[in-house]
Amino acid sequence: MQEMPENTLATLVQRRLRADLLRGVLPPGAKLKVQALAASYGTGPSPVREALASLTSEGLVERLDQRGFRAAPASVADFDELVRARCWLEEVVLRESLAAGDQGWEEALVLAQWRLGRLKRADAGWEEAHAAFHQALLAGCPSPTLCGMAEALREKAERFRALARRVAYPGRDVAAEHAAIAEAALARDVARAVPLLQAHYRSTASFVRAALAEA
Amino acid sequence: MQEMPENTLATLVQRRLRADLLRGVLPPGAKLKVQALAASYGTGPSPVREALASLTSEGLVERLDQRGFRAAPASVADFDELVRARCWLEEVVLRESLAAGDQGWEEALVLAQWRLGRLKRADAGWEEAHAAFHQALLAGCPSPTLCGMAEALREKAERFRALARRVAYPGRDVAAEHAAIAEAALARDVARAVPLLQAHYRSTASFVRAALAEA
DNA sequence: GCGGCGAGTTTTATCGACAAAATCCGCTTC
DNA sequence: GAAGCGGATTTTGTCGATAAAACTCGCCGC
Repeated sequence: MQEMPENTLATLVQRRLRADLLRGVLPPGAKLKVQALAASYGTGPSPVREALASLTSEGLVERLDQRGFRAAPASVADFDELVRARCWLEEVVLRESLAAGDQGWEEALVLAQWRLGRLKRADAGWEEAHAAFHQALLAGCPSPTLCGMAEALREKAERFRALARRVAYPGRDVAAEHAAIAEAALARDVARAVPLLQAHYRSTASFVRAALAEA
Repeated sequence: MQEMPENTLATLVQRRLRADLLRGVLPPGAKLKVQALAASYGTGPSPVREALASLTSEGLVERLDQRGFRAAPASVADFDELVRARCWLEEVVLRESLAAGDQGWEEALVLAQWRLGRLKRADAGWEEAHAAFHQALLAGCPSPTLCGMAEALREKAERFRALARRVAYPGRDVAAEHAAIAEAALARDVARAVPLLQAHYRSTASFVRAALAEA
């Protein structure tokens, strides 16, 4: 075979495929032909097929029995539903994160916010820092299950943001929103932090929705 | 090949595998050897492998890169975490179900409760009726995403209940609990329905936990 | 007696081949 | 000109084979 340094080819392909889906390289509804993907990733069909089956369970790929796989559709209605679900889910996850977060959680959050604050939205690494900030915010929640669900929704939201290319947020201070959220979270003020976080998501959503609709 | 009536073999195997995992036929931690499963389901290795990859994303199967697949572990701690996550998640799903459920939702809930009430726990079909009741309770929630998450957790909870074989609930009137939950839900009384539902889960959990620990 | 080494066996992960669908495309017909 | 039919082509889903790991287990030295 080949050298396989502790990682199986199928998981590797799955990672790359997911990245390509989240970054919009594979647009919604696109037919995902196994042979083409296999050629593009330099493997046989089997690992691709396995990866597609996994991503189907994750909701990023759709399977039409006997007609192959397609990138999951991404309508504006889907996006609205996603944002609503995210607000409702993270309401409880954030609440429990504030209730249970220890000192390590606080410090990780401060660090994530500081790292994010040093970058402008156009900078390389901003996406990663932004994801890390929101992850750190919820990381105090003692339920890996709920944290995992929140992460899955965040990934899907990032997909929509990537699909709405070059979306701008005129007249908005995103950094200040993040700072306010972090401040309320560190003060363990659920009644303030939760609405701030939801408003943050809904504000982003309105811009993304507009960019999606015109595209 | 063979006749394949609109359903692909891989999805069929996935369904059967999931059922076997949920019913405890494949116990937690069991090695899932591809060839053995393929023989048992009368197929080649490819569909089995696809099904296992899917179930890995669902969290019912664990993949150890280069060492194959295993049925997901199911410790008492895992169960406790699951119950906690379920209570938190369904708190918001039930709230939104009560907020948005229409007349069709009400009628489906009444019907599901009546069907469940006609059966004793030992009767055939009770499991299905019970699952249908809890599904109907939450079905008013306008977010398919959240409903799907709740369903995934319910399936995992049923797995634990199946693993704790012959669990009994002495001194408990489960039917009355269901009736009280349905009554509060139909009255759109969130403040009453949510704690009742959570108490219902936690009560079941304490019996299941005891049965798991002694086994 | 016990830990480690090594040949033999089992299992995994991947590939290439092949039959059954589905899809495409041009031709006929109304 | 549009609808419908039928054959060629693509694509899917599945199988069996195969190389490389992992695992087993007995043997040997200490």
